[in-house]
Amino acid sequence: MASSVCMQLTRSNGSAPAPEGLSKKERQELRQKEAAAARERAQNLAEQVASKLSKQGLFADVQAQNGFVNMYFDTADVARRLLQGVHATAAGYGRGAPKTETVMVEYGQLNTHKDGHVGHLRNISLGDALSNILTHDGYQVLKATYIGDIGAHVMKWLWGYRKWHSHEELRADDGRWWEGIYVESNRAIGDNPEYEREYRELFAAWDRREPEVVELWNRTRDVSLRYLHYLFDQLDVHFDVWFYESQFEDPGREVVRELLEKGIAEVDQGAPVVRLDQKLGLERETYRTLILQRSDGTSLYQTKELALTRAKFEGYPIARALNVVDVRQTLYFQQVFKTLELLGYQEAVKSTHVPYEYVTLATGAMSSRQGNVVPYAEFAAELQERALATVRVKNPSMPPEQQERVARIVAQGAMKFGMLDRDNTKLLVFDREEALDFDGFSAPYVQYAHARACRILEQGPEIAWEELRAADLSEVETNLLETIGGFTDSVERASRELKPLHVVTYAYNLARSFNEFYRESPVLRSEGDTRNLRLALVYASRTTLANALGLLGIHAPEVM
RNA sequence: GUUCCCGUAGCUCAAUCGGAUAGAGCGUUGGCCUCCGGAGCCAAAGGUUGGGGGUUCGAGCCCCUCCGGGAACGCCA
Repeated sequence: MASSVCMQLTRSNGSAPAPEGLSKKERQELRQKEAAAARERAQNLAEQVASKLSKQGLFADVQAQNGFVNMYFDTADVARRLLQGVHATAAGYGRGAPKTETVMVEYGQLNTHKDGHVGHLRNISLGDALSNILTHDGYQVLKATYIGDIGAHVMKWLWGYRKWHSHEELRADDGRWWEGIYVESNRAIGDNPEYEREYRELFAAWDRREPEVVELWNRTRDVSLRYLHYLFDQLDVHFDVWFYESQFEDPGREVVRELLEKGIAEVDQGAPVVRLDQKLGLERETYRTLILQRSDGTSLYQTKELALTRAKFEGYPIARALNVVDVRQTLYFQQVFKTLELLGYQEAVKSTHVPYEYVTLATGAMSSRQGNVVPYAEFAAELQERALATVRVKNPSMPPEQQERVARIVAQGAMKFGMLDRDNTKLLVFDREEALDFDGFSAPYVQYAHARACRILEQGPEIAWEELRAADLSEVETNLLETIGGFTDSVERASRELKPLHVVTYAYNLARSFNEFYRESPVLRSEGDTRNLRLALVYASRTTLANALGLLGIHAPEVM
């Protein structure tokens, strides 16, 4: 910080306006001269600051380098306090100051009557990690999901089921069965006007709440929901709040009525719409027009979203609501929030869309309508198989049940890590081989460092926490210590920027620092203060690795 | 047509408020198990940060422009 002050101070000194009439080359030379002079003045100032600071004795060392002032703390003192701090807080290490606000994070918006696929996986991994990170940073967090249990896809499914599959038993453990019927129906309806008409009729019957249709919907929905619960359980993702689209059809219509009454919405070609740009008096097209309902009166996704956005704030004491939804819905969310604002619901401003780029295949975008998705279950099974094979090679003497357990932890970790290891703004082209790679920048790498640390602590003596002495730390040890100390900042940044990636790279860097230390600094074969200190470093590493992985929704195995 | 996102090593990606010599993984080449578990460690090679202007003491990051890729934009979710 002090360094940038030095650089800025140099500005107010020498820079007289450049004389007129110089050639480009002359101007460039002049600039270079001035820049060099500025660097010199900065270094000069840095030296003066360094010399003053070093006399105060607050720091172990102060140096002026390249116009920056570098201040060094007393390593032994910092090390002792940091390590004792990690020990004292343990699972709470890295926590931010408690905050009063409650944040609701909505993610994992799966549909009933369909399967989950790897595209959903990125959403779920992101939302869950984000929730954990916000919690660790000190917020109260409500994890919420919003299940698509109604709408066109459900009606198409019901139509196809009734037509061709009604004799089959409903399957709570097989997402592909549900997906299959949907894809089949969707295709059939698209190809055949007669089917299309039947499907429309079914949709209308649903809207009239005809008992037979409601019963069929209820029955199939229940079983499909059991499957979704199973899916989330597999991922160790658990929600505090479950919203369902079907709950918001009527409240949605209510909002539409209100919008029409207040003259915010108008009817165009039979459908109620909000001409947002016009209402807001915007010259350039920005929010465009939001259609509120189909012209046949059936509700659209946005009909329900309007009501849901309100319901969150009316039903829960939250200060903010985050919607983790892929980037293609950006305009849509802006429209919904603006519409509510026009209605006078100020809460709309506290709703935030957290966009991320979606998962695509090398061959193009995934779409369940076209049936070219990588089903979650298939991918998970493949990972599990690969992980199990590896565990058997690495740990042949381990009991089979434990091998299975470890493989599950490794496979799930690799899966989530792979979904979180790039910025939200980056498209993820799904690559099987890459996803199945357990080396390098991956969850197993971090998990392995954790398992190594556990092994040492298991075999070593108790740590004498009151007698930590950290004299003569090596470069690798100092580096490890600094990395451990940076955890809180990394959590805070991830929370502030809503980017779990920061915790991912942190976890990896910590594992790397630990592995370097592991190679260079024998723990169990050292003695006295050195061993005690190294044990404390191992303890702090293990704790922090486990905490960081935990925030990502990834288990930290003690053996693997 | 309007708007948004991406472009960094052969490939996949990092880089804190604009800050010091742009870092990792994979792949390639060469090393390290009598030693806490080799899913590991060390080293080498690999860069005009898509091109060109500009702002700044300082730009991968900000502004303008061009090129390339992707997306959204009235009855899908």
